[in-house]
Amino acid sequence: MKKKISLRVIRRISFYYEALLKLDLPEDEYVSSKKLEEITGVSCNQVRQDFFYLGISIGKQKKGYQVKKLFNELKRILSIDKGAKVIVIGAGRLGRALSEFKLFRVRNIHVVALFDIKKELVGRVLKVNGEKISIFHLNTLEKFLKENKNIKIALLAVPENAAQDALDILIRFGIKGIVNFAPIILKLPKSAKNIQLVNDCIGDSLYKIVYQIYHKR
Amino acid sequence: MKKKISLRVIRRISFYYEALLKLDLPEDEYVSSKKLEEITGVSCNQVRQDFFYLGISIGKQKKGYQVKKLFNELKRILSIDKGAKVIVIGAGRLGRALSEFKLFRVRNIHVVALFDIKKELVGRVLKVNGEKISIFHLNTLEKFLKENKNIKIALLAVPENAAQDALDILIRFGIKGIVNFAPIILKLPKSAKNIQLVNDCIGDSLYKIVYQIYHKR
DNA sequence: TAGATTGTTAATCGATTAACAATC
DNA sequence: TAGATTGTTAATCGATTAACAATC
Repeated sequence: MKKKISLRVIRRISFYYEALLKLDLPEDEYVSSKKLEEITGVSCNQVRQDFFYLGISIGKQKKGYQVKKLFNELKRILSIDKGAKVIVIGAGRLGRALSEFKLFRVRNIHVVALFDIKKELVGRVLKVNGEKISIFHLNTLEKFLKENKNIKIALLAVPENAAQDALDILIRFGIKGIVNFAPIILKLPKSAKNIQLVNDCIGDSLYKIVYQIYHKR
Repeated sequence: MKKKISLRVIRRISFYYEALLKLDLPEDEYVSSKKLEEITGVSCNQVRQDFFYLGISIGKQKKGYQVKKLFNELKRILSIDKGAKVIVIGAGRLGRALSEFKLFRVRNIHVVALFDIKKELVGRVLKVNGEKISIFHLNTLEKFLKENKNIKIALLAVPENAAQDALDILIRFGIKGIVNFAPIILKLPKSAKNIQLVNDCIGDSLYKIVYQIYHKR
Protein backbone atom coordinates (compact mmCIF):
# COMPACT_ATOMS: atom_id res chain seq x y z
CA MET A 1 0.00 0.00 0.00
CA LYS A 2 1.46 3.30 -1.06
CA LYS A 3 -1.02 5.67 0.50
CA LYS A 4 0.62 8.07 2.88
CA ILE A 5 -1.18 8.57 6.13
CA SER A 6 -0.86 11.46 8.50
CA LEU A 7 -0.79 11.29 12.27
CA ARG A 8 -4.09 13.14 12.25
CA VAL A 9 -5.84 10.48 10.21
CA ILE A 10 -4.44 7.72 12.41
CA ARG A 11 -5.63 9.61 15.45
CA ARG A 12 -9.16 9.97 14.10
CA ILE A 13 -9.31 6.35 13.01
CA SER A 14 -8.36 5.50 16.57
CA PHE A 15 -11.20 7.66 17.84
CA TYR A 16 -13.70 5.85 15.65
CA TYR A 17 -12.41 2.50 16.79
CA GLU A 18 -12.54 3.42 20.44
CA ALA A 19 -15.97 4.95 20.02
CA LEU A 20 -17.26 1.68 18.62
CA LEU A 21 -15.72 -0.20 21.50
CA LYS A 22 -17.34 2.14 23.94
CA LEU A 23 -20.77 1.99 22.31
CA ASP A 24 -20.67 -1.79 22.50
CA LEU A 25 -23.58 -2.12 20.09
CA PRO A 26 -24.87 -5.38 18.68
CA GLU A 27 -22.88 -6.34 15.62
CA ASP A 28 -25.80 -5.95 13.27
CA GLU A 29 -26.60 -2.44 14.48
CA TYR A 30 -25.73 0.54 12.33
CA VAL A 31 -23.93 3.77 13.19
CA SER A 32 -24.10 6.86 11.03
CA SER A 33 -21.36 9.40 10.46
CA LYS A 34 -23.58 11.78 12.40
CA LYS A 35 -23.56 9.42 15.36
CA LEU A 36 -19.80 9.12 15.18
CA GLU A 37 -19.61 12.91 15.21
CA GLU A 38 -21.59 12.98 18.45
CA ILE A 39 -19.28 10.58 20.20
CA THR A 40 -15.89 11.53 18.82
CA GLY A 41 -16.33 15.21 18.14
CA VAL A 42 -15.09 14.68 14.59
CA SER A 43 -17.50 16.20 12.08
CA CYS A 44 -19.57 13.80 10.04
CA ASN A 45 -18.08 15.26 6.87
CA GLN A 46 -14.62 14.50 8.15
CA VAL A 47 -15.68 11.00 9.09
CA ARG A 48 -16.95 10.27 5.59
CA GLN A 49 -13.94 11.94 4.03
CA ASP A 50 -11.65 9.73 6.10
CA PHE A 51 -13.56 6.61 5.14
CA PHE A 52 -13.44 7.63 1.50
CA TYR A 53 -9.71 8.29 1.70
CA LEU A 54 -9.08 4.90 3.26
CA GLY A 55 -11.35 3.02 0.91
CA ILE A 56 -14.02 2.19 3.45
CA SER A 57 -17.21 2.09 1.44
CA ILE A 58 -19.58 -0.10 3.35
CA GLY A 59 -22.21 2.50 4.18
CA LYS A 60 -25.90 2.08 3.54
CA GLN A 61 -27.96 5.11 2.76
CA LYS A 62 -30.42 6.06 5.45
CA LYS A 63 -28.77 3.65 7.90
CA GLY A 64 -25.06 4.20 8.15
CA TYR A 65 -22.30 1.67 8.71
CA GLN A 66 -22.89 -1.79 10.06
CA VAL A 67 -21.00 -2.08 13.34
CA LYS A 68 -19.48 -5.43 12.51
CA LYS A 69 -18.23 -4.39 9.09
CA LEU A 70 -16.91 -1.07 10.33
CA PHE A 71 -15.08 -2.80 13.14
CA ASN A 72 -13.43 -5.07 10.62
CA GLU A 73 -12.36 -2.21 8.39
CA LEU A 74 -10.92 -0.21 11.28
CA LYS A 75 -9.19 -3.26 12.66
CA ARG A 76 -7.66 -3.90 9.28
CA ILE A 77 -6.33 -0.38 8.97
CA LEU A 78 -5.00 -0.32 12.50
CA SER A 79 -3.63 -3.87 12.24
CA ILE A 80 -5.36 -4.71 15.48
CA ASP A 81 -5.47 -8.45 14.90
CA LYS A 82 -1.81 -8.65 14.03
CA GLY A 83 -0.97 -6.51 17.02
CA ALA A 84 2.62 -5.75 17.83
CA LYS A 85 5.23 -6.72 20.33
CA VAL A 86 7.40 -3.80 21.33
CA ILE A 87 10.28 -3.16 23.66
CA VAL A 88 10.93 -0.13 25.82
CA ILE A 89 14.42 1.29 26.17
CA GLY A 90 14.80 3.05 29.48
CA ALA A 91 13.03 1.74 32.58
CA GLY A 92 12.64 4.99 34.45
CA ARG A 93 9.22 6.30 35.41
CA LEU A 94 8.29 7.17 31.85
CA GLY A 95 9.39 3.80 30.49
CA ARG A 96 7.46 2.00 33.17
CA ALA A 97 4.40 4.19 32.68
CA LEU A 98 4.43 3.37 28.98
CA SER A 99 4.77 -0.32 29.75
CA GLU A 100 1.55 -0.33 31.70
CA PHE A 101 -0.34 2.01 29.42
CA LYS A 102 -3.84 0.60 29.28
CA LEU A 103 -4.81 1.73 25.83
CA PHE A 104 -2.05 -0.30 24.24
CA ARG A 105 -3.91 -3.44 25.24
CA VAL A 106 -6.99 -2.47 23.27
CA ARG A 107 -4.72 -2.14 20.28
CA ASN A 108 -3.15 -5.51 20.88
CA ILE A 109 0.18 -3.86 21.49
CA HIS A 110 2.31 -5.53 24.11
CA VAL A 111 5.45 -4.35 25.79
CA VAL A 112 7.45 -7.55 26.15
CA ALA A 113 10.63 -6.27 27.75
CA LEU A 114 12.39 -3.20 29.08
CA PHE A 115 16.07 -2.43 28.84
CA ASP A 116 18.19 -0.19 30.99
CA ILE A 117 21.75 0.15 32.20
CA LYS A 118 21.07 0.94 35.84
CA LYS A 119 22.00 -1.87 38.18
CA GLU A 120 19.16 -1.18 40.55
CA LEU A 121 16.62 -1.55 37.74
CA VAL A 122 18.02 -4.50 35.82
CA GLY A 123 16.48 -7.74 37.00
CA ARG A 124 13.29 -6.18 38.29
CA VAL A 125 10.03 -7.54 37.00
CA LEU A 126 6.95 -5.44 36.35
CA LYS A 127 3.51 -6.90 36.60
CA VAL A 128 1.14 -5.50 34.03
CA ASN A 129 -2.33 -6.98 33.83
CA GLY A 130 -1.07 -10.26 35.14
CA GLU A 131 1.77 -10.44 32.65
CA LYS A 132 5.32 -10.24 33.84
CA ILE A 133 7.71 -7.91 32.03
CA SER A 134 11.39 -8.05 32.89
CA ILE A 135 13.94 -5.29 32.86
CA PHE A 136 17.10 -6.49 31.14
CA HIS A 137 20.49 -4.93 30.77
CA LEU A 138 20.94 -3.00 27.56
CA ASN A 139 23.98 -5.06 26.65
CA THR A 140 21.74 -8.10 26.26
CA LEU A 141 19.57 -6.32 23.69
CA GLU A 142 21.33 -7.70 20.63
CA LYS A 143 20.96 -11.27 21.83
CA PHE A 144 17.35 -10.63 22.78
CA LEU A 145 16.47 -9.29 19.36
CA LYS A 146 18.20 -12.17 17.61
CA GLU A 147 16.04 -14.56 19.60
CA ASN A 148 12.90 -12.49 18.98
CA LYS A 149 12.95 -11.65 15.31
CA ASN A 150 9.31 -10.56 15.37
CA ILE A 151 10.06 -7.47 17.42
CA LYS A 152 10.38 -4.53 15.09
CA ILE A 153 9.35 -1.59 17.24
CA ALA A 154 10.98 0.15 20.18
CA LEU A 155 9.87 2.97 22.44
CA LEU A 156 12.70 5.20 23.51
CA ALA A 157 12.34 6.55 27.03
CA VAL A 158 15.91 7.25 28.02
CA PRO A 159 17.40 10.54 29.24
CA GLU A 160 18.07 13.15 26.62
CA ASN A 161 21.83 12.62 26.51
CA ALA A 162 21.49 8.88 25.92
CA ALA A 163 18.86 9.10 23.21
CA GLN A 164 20.99 9.43 20.08
CA ASP A 165 23.25 6.56 21.10
CA ALA A 166 20.27 4.40 21.92
CA LEU A 167 18.76 5.17 18.51
CA ASP A 168 21.94 4.10 16.75
CA ILE A 169 22.00 0.85 18.69
CA LEU A 170 18.38 0.10 17.86
CA ILE A 171 18.97 0.63 14.17
CA ARG A 172 22.11 -1.47 14.23
CA PHE A 173 20.25 -4.34 15.84
CA GLY A 174 17.47 -4.29 13.26
CA ILE A 175 14.62 -2.33 14.82
CA LYS A 176 12.39 -0.85 12.11
CA GLY A 177 10.16 1.57 14.00
CA ILE A 178 11.03 3.88 16.86
CA VAL A 179 8.96 6.29 18.89
CA ASN A 180 11.23 8.69 20.71
CA PHE A 181 9.84 10.03 23.96
CA ALA A 182 13.10 11.60 25.08
CA PRO A 183 12.91 15.39 25.12
CA ILE A 184 15.10 15.85 22.09
CA ILE A 185 14.52 15.74 18.36
CA LEU A 186 16.28 12.72 17.00
CA LYS A 187 17.14 12.37 13.36
CA LEU A 188 17.75 9.22 11.42
CA PRO A 189 21.26 8.79 10.08
CA LYS A 190 21.31 9.00 6.30
CA SER A 191 22.32 5.38 6.11
CA ALA A 192 19.07 4.31 7.77
CA LYS A 193 16.77 2.93 5.13
CA ASN A 194 13.18 1.89 5.74
CA ILE A 195 13.34 2.94 9.35
CA GLN A 196 10.39 4.80 10.80
CA LEU A 197 11.01 7.38 13.49
CA VAL A 198 8.53 9.61 15.26
CA ASN A 199 9.45 12.11 17.91
CA ASP A 200 6.76 12.39 20.54
CA CYS A 201 7.29 15.56 22.52
CA ILE A 202 5.29 14.92 25.64
CA GLY A 203 5.44 18.42 27.04
CA ASP A 204 4.19 20.28 23.98
CA SER A 205 0.56 20.48 24.90
CA LEU A 206 1.45 21.94 28.25
CA TYR A 207 3.53 24.64 26.61
CA LYS A 208 0.57 25.55 24.46
CA ILE A 209 -1.65 25.81 27.52
CA VAL A 210 0.92 28.02 29.23
CA TYR A 211 1.00 30.24 26.16
CA GLN A 212 -2.76 30.52 26.07
CA ILE A 213 -3.05 31.25 29.76
CA TYR A 214 -0.56 34.08 29.53
CA HIS A 215 -1.61 35.47 26.16
CA LYS A 216 -5.35 35.23 26.45
CA ARG A 217 -7.23 38.29 25.54
CA MET B 1 -2.78 39.49 22.36
CA LYS B 2 -5.31 38.11 19.91
CA LYS B 3 -3.05 36.11 17.65
CA LYS B 4 -4.00 32.48 17.53
CA ILE B 5 -1.15 30.08 17.79
CA SER B 6 -1.05 26.48 16.71
CA LEU B 7 0.57 23.63 18.56
CA ARG B 8 2.98 23.35 15.64
CA VAL B 9 4.22 26.90 16.04
CA ILE B 10 4.64 26.43 19.79
CA ARG B 11 6.56 23.27 19.15
CA ARG B 12 8.92 24.94 16.71
CA ILE B 13 9.44 27.92 18.99
CA SER B 14 10.38 25.41 21.65
CA PHE B 15 12.90 23.85 19.27
CA TYR B 16 14.51 27.19 18.62
CA TYR B 17 14.71 27.93 22.29
CA GLU B 18 16.21 24.58 23.14
CA ALA B 19 18.62 24.84 20.24
CA LEU B 20 19.90 28.13 21.60
CA LEU B 21 20.28 26.60 25.04
CA LYS B 22 22.22 23.73 23.59
CA LEU B 23 24.48 25.91 21.47
CA ASP B 24 25.40 27.91 24.53
CA LEU B 25 26.94 30.66 22.43
CA PRO B 26 28.23 33.96 23.80
CA GLU B 27 25.37 36.42 24.06
CA ASP B 28 26.78 38.74 21.44
CA GLU B 29 27.18 35.95 18.89
CA TYR B 30 24.75 35.70 15.97
CA VAL B 31 22.82 32.73 14.64
CA SER B 32 21.28 32.68 11.19
CA SER B 33 18.05 31.00 10.16
CA LYS B 34 20.26 28.63 8.19
CA LYS B 35 22.10 27.69 11.36
CA LEU B 36 18.83 27.12 13.17
CA GLU B 37 17.78 24.86 10.31
CA GLU B 38 20.90 22.76 10.82
CA ILE B 39 20.23 22.24 14.50
CA THR B 40 16.47 21.96 14.62
CA GLY B 41 15.68 20.46 11.25
CA VAL B 42 13.15 23.25 10.64
CA SER B 43 13.78 24.89 7.27
CA CYS B 44 15.25 28.37 7.32
CA ASN B 45 12.22 29.63 5.43
CA GLN B 46 9.97 28.27 8.12
CA VAL B 47 12.14 29.81 10.80
CA ARG B 48 11.88 33.27 9.24
CA GLN B 49 8.18 32.79 8.56
CA ASP B 50 7.63 31.91 12.24
CA PHE B 51 9.61 34.93 13.39
CA PHE B 52 7.65 37.14 11.04
CA TYR B 53 4.37 35.73 12.26
CA LEU B 54 5.32 36.31 15.87
CA GLY B 55 6.69 39.78 15.29
CA ILE B 56 10.31 38.90 15.90
CA SER B 57 12.22 41.30 13.68
CA ILE B 58 15.64 41.63 15.19
CA GLY B 59 17.67 40.10 12.37
CA LYS B 60 20.68 41.72 10.79
CA GLN B 61 21.41 41.04 7.18
CA LYS B 62 24.49 38.98 6.56
CA LYS B 63 24.71 38.06 10.25
CA GLY B 64 21.48 36.69 11.56
CA TYR B 65 19.94 37.07 15.00
CA GLN B 66 21.86 38.15 18.04
CA VAL B 67 21.73 35.31 20.55
CA LYS B 68 20.85 37.53 23.48
CA LYS B 69 18.02 39.30 21.69
CA LEU B 70 16.63 36.11 20.23
CA PHE B 71 16.69 34.49 23.63
CA ASN B 72 14.70 37.37 25.01
CA GLU B 73 12.10 37.19 22.27
CA LEU B 74 11.65 33.45 22.61
CA LYS B 75 11.48 33.71 26.39
CA ARG B 76 8.84 36.37 26.07
CA ILE B 77 6.70 34.26 23.76
CA LEU B 78 7.08 31.14 25.86
CA SER B 79 6.63 33.07 29.14
CA ILE B 80 9.76 31.43 30.46
CA ASP B 81 10.50 34.07 33.07
CA LYS B 82 7.00 33.97 34.46
CA GLY B 83 7.08 30.20 34.48
CA ALA B 84 4.14 28.28 35.85
CA LYS B 85 3.23 26.25 38.86
CA VAL B 86 1.09 23.28 37.99
CA ILE B 87 -0.53 20.39 39.78
CA VAL B 88 -0.87 16.81 38.65
CA ILE B 89 -4.08 14.88 39.23
CA GLY B 90 -3.36 11.19 39.47
CA ALA B 91 -0.15 9.95 41.08
CA GLY B 92 0.23 6.70 39.19
CA ARG B 93 3.30 6.04 37.08
CA LEU B 94 2.32 8.53 34.42
CA GLY B 95 1.58 11.27 36.92
CA ARG B 96 4.87 10.69 38.67
CA ALA B 97 6.77 10.52 35.39
CA LEU B 98 5.30 13.88 34.41
CA SER B 99 6.24 15.31 37.79
CA GLU B 100 9.88 14.59 37.24
CA PHE B 101 9.94 15.46 33.56
CA LYS B 102 13.25 17.22 33.06
CA LEU B 103 12.31 19.50 30.24
CA PHE B 104 9.70 21.26 32.35
CA ARG B 105 12.51 22.72 34.43
CA VAL B 106 14.07 24.44 31.43
CA ARG B 107 10.69 26.04 30.85
CA ASN B 108 10.42 27.14 34.45
CA ILE B 109 7.41 24.92 34.90
CA HIS B 110 7.13 23.32 38.31
CA VAL B 111 4.87 20.58 39.51
CA VAL B 112 4.07 21.65 43.05
CA ALA B 113 1.72 18.90 44.16
CA LEU B 114 0.04 15.67 43.12
CA PHE B 115 -3.44 14.54 44.04
CA ASP B 116 -4.85 11.05 44.17
CA ILE B 117 -7.47 9.04 46.01
CA LYS B 118 -5.48 5.91 46.67
CA LYS B 119 -4.58 5.47 50.32
CA GLU B 120 -1.23 3.91 49.57
CA LEU B 121 -0.19 6.92 47.49
CA VAL B 122 -1.56 9.78 49.58
CA GLY B 123 1.07 11.10 51.96
CA ARG B 124 4.03 9.97 49.90
CA VAL B 125 6.61 12.55 48.95
CA LEU B 126 8.49 12.59 45.67
CA LYS B 127 11.92 14.06 45.42
CA VAL B 128 12.47 15.84 42.15
CA ASN B 129 15.74 17.67 41.66
CA GLY B 130 16.04 18.23 45.37
CA GLU B 131 12.52 19.59 45.68
CA LYS B 132 9.93 17.69 47.60
CA ILE B 133 6.51 17.19 46.04
CA SER B 134 3.75 15.72 48.14
CA ILE B 135 0.87 13.55 47.10
CA PHE B 136 -2.33 14.82 48.68
CA HIS B 137 -5.80 13.39 48.80
CA LEU B 138 -8.06 14.68 46.07
CA ASN B 139 -10.61 15.87 48.61
CA THR B 140 -8.10 18.46 49.84
CA LEU B 141 -7.80 19.96 46.37
CA GLU B 142 -10.34 22.73 46.88
CA LYS B 143 -8.62 23.94 50.02
CA PHE B 144 -5.24 23.69 48.34
CA LEU B 145 -6.31 25.79 45.40
CA LYS B 146 -7.88 28.39 47.65
CA GLU B 147 -4.57 28.74 49.42
CA ASN B 148 -2.62 28.78 46.16
CA LYS B 149 -4.48 31.15 43.91
CA ASN B 150 -1.56 31.36 41.50
CA ILE B 151 -2.06 27.81 40.30
CA LYS B 152 -4.08 27.85 37.11
CA ILE B 153 -2.93 24.73 35.30
CA ALA B 154 -3.46 21.04 35.96
CA LEU B 155 -2.19 17.91 34.27
CA LEU B 156 -4.70 15.11 34.24
CA ALA B 157 -3.15 11.67 34.56
CA VAL B 158 -5.98 9.64 36.03
CA PRO B 159 -7.51 6.45 34.66
CA GLU B 160 -9.89 6.81 31.76
CA ASN B 161 -13.05 6.30 33.79
CA ALA B 162 -12.13 9.00 36.30
CA ALA B 163 -11.10 11.62 33.77
CA GLN B 164 -14.41 13.36 33.07
CA ASP B 165 -15.22 13.69 36.77
CA ALA B 166 -11.77 15.01 37.51
CA LEU B 167 -12.14 17.58 34.73
CA ASP B 168 -15.42 18.81 36.20
CA ILE B 169 -13.84 19.16 39.63
CA LEU B 170 -10.88 21.10 38.24
CA ILE B 171 -13.15 23.53 36.46
CA ARG B 172 -15.36 23.96 39.52
CA PHE B 173 -12.33 24.80 41.64
CA GLY B 174 -11.07 27.45 39.25
CA ILE B 175 -8.39 25.77 37.15
CA LYS B 176 -8.01 27.58 33.81
CA GLY B 177 -5.83 25.26 31.77
CA ILE B 178 -5.87 21.49 31.61
CA VAL B 179 -3.77 18.99 29.71
CA ASN B 180 -5.51 15.65 29.63
CA PHE B 181 -3.18 12.67 29.39
CA ALA B 182 -5.88 10.11 30.11
CA PRO B 183 -6.62 7.93 27.09
CA ILE B 184 -9.95 9.53 26.34
CA ILE B 185 -11.06 12.63 24.52
CA LEU B 186 -12.47 15.03 27.07
CA LYS B 187 -14.74 17.86 26.10
CA LEU B 188 -15.37 21.03 27.99
CA PRO B 189 -18.90 21.50 29.29
CA LYS B 190 -20.66 24.33 27.49
CA SER B 191 -20.74 26.31 30.69
CA ALA B 192 -16.93 26.39 30.82
CA LYS B 193 -15.79 29.82 29.72
CA ASN B 194 -12.18 30.79 29.22
CA ILE B 195 -10.97 27.33 30.05
CA GLN B 196 -8.22 25.83 27.92
CA LEU B 197 -8.20 22.11 27.37
CA VAL B 198 -5.80 20.02 25.32
CA ASN B 199 -6.02 16.30 24.93
CA ASP B 200 -2.60 14.73 24.69
CA CYS B 201 -2.94 11.24 23.30
CA ILE B 202 0.31 9.64 24.29
CA GLY B 203 -0.02 6.51 22.23
CA ASP B 204 -0.75 8.11 18.87
CA SER B 205 2.75 8.16 17.53
CA LEU B 206 3.11 4.47 18.26
CA TYR B 207 -0.06 3.71 16.33
CA LYS B 208 1.34 5.57 13.38
CA ILE B 209 4.55 3.56 13.54
CA VAL B 210 2.56 0.34 13.71
CA TYR B 211 0.60 1.43 10.65
CA GLN B 212 3.74 2.24 8.73
CA ILE B 213 5.45 -1.00 9.66
CA TYR B 214 2.53 -3.04 8.45
CA HIS B 215 1.61 -0.97 5.40
CA LYS B 216 5.03 -0.15 4.06
CA ARG B 217 5.54 -0.77 0.42
C1' DT C 1 -43.27 9.15 -1.32
C1' DA C 2 -40.24 12.05 1.72
C1' DG C 3 -36.42 12.14 4.58
C1' DA C 4 -31.99 10.64 5.71
C1' DT C 5 -27.54 9.36 4.75
C1' DT C 6 -23.97 7.89 1.82
C1' DG C 7 -19.91 8.60 -1.50
C1' DT C 8 -17.61 11.99 -3.90
C1' DT C 9 -16.45 16.33 -5.80
C1' DA C 10 -15.63 21.22 -5.20
C1' DA C 11 -14.57 25.18 -2.27
C1' DT C 12 -12.28 26.94 1.51
C1' DC C 13 -9.02 27.35 4.81
C1' DG C 14 -4.50 27.05 6.82
C1' DA C 15 0.27 25.87 6.79
C1' DT C 16 4.57 25.30 4.31
C1' DT C 17 7.71 26.38 0.72
C1' DA C 18 9.66 29.28 -2.62
C1' DA C 19 11.07 33.57 -4.30
C1' DC C 20 13.13 37.93 -4.15
C1' DA C 21 13.94 42.89 -3.26
C1' DA C 22 16.41 45.23 0.25
C1' DT C 23 20.73 45.86 2.34
C1' DC C 24 24.54 45.06 5.45
C1' DT D 1 31.93 45.47 -4.58
C1' DA D 2 29.95 40.68 -4.16
C1' DG D 3 27.88 37.49 -1.21
C1' DA D 4 24.89 36.45 2.41
C1' DT D 5 20.92 36.94 4.94
C1' DT D 6 16.89 39.23 6.35
C1' DG D 7 11.73 40.43 6.10
C1' DT D 8 7.90 39.82 3.38
C1' DT D 9 5.02 38.49 -0.33
C1' DA D 10 3.41 35.00 -3.52
C1' DA D 11 2.84 30.20 -4.85
C1' DT D 12 2.10 25.68 -3.53
C1' DC D 13 0.61 22.09 -0.96
C1' DG D 14 -2.37 19.60 2.15
C1' DA D 15 -6.24 19.21 5.16
C1' DT D 16 -10.91 20.44 6.38
C1' DT D 17 -15.46 21.87 5.32
C1' DA D 18 -19.32 22.34 2.41
C1' DA D 19 -22.28 20.83 -1.07
C1' DC D 20 -25.03 17.71 -3.49
C1' DA D 21 -26.49 13.95 -6.62
C1' DA D 22 -27.65 9.28 -5.81
C1' DT D 23 -30.62 6.24 -3.47
C1' DC D 24 -32.38 3.37 0.23
